Amino acid sequence: MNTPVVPFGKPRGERADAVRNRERLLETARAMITEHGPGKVTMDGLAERAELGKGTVFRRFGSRAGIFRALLDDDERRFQEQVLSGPPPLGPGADAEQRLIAYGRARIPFLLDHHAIARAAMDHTQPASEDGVGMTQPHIRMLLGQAGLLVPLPLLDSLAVQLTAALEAPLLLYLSMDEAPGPSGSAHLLSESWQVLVERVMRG
Amino acid sequence: MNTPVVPFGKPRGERADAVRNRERLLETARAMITEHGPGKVTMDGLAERAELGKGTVFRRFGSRAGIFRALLDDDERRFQEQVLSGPPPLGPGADAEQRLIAYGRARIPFLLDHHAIARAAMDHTQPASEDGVGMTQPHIRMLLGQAGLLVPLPLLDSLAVQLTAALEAPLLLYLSMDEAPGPSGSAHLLSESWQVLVERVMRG
DNA sequence: ATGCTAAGCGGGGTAAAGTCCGTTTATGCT
DNA sequence: AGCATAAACGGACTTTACCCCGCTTAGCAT
Repeated sequence: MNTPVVPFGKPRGERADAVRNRERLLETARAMITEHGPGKVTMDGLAERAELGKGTVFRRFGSRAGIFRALLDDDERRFQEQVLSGPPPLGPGADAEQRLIAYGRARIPFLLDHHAIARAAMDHTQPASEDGVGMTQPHIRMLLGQAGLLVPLPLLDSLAVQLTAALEAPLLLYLSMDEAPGPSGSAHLLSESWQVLVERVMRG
Repeated sequence: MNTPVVPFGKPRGERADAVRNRERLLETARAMITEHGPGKVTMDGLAERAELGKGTVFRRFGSRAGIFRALLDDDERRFQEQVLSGPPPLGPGADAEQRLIAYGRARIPFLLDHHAIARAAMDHTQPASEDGVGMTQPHIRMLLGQAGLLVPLPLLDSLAVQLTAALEAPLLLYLSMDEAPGPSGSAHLLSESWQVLVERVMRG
């Protein structure tokens, strides 16, 4: 008759030392990234600087890419909150077209800010499902569904895939990324053409 | 007064043994890929099986990704010929919209066939300009230009980038890729939604 | 033919990702 | 407190991409 409170409260919570070490590793990784860039973050170096074993690093994050994914997750979650419950047109309340445009306009600077880490978080040894498919595709799919496009249903899925690619892939793999921000930068152009893309897809 | 023929004929052509070894390496790589998949092709294994030194492999191809790029180049060139001088609507002769649609419908099965090698050919240690940006983006850009869209000129560039991403990225990074071909496969769906995408972008 | 030279060759060496398994320790129970 | 146990830890080990540099050889000129 024990464990009276919390009937199913995680029977085996994460151990305290594990939590401490994970945070320490993330903090150390962030420091190494701001000092020398993501390319210089090695598993050995990270473990040594955090004064932990290499085995621990892999236990926590699974792979090198996993570290960067974990680093992104924080900011990604904040971004997602804006989308799910922030003010319109990014959050709910605007119509689907406006939300799609707003999503791209917010997402592009986000990826621009994080593109070094986001690139490092890609793991092309895995098929592709595991890594950061993320929230963009489901969100776009949902908005396409709400818009009532005059296309067969299964096409909505592949349209969502392709629009996701149009939005994210340029910053992940096609662009060199070495320019100052500004209205002439490619970020601004991509935002503009994203809007054109969305407007034309929605008004078929 | 010698070298009478060929005034500027490549003063230093590729050496015969180098040519022989390159072809031998490509052949061996192809064999290893069909036997065990691209993931199992290691530089040591390739060198040993081709009975050459590891240094030779790197001299010829620069990196692991370089091998797969070289392997793709053959087929890529054949594909490009169809686009540049084949029959319409893929080749010249049809209007821009028809050519864009035809390009995607031809490109998707091509990438599907080669996706294992294409993925292996991506090198995400380099910024992104070096590797396979390829011919798709310029071709799409050209067709967009011909179509006379009612958008500011610089937007044509970023639209081309985004349409390229919409066409190629799904097969390079978002799709898991383990299904039988057929009208229900994602290849067919992607072709259909590519057509929708193009039609709506062109008819603004 | 023969010698010169630049290109090609080869394999040992380094660095970094990822694995394994014996050791240590936090946590819950008595 | 003392114990049992599952989880966490750590670092040696393996694998693989990529570098380096002395040796060999093709291609050319005499």
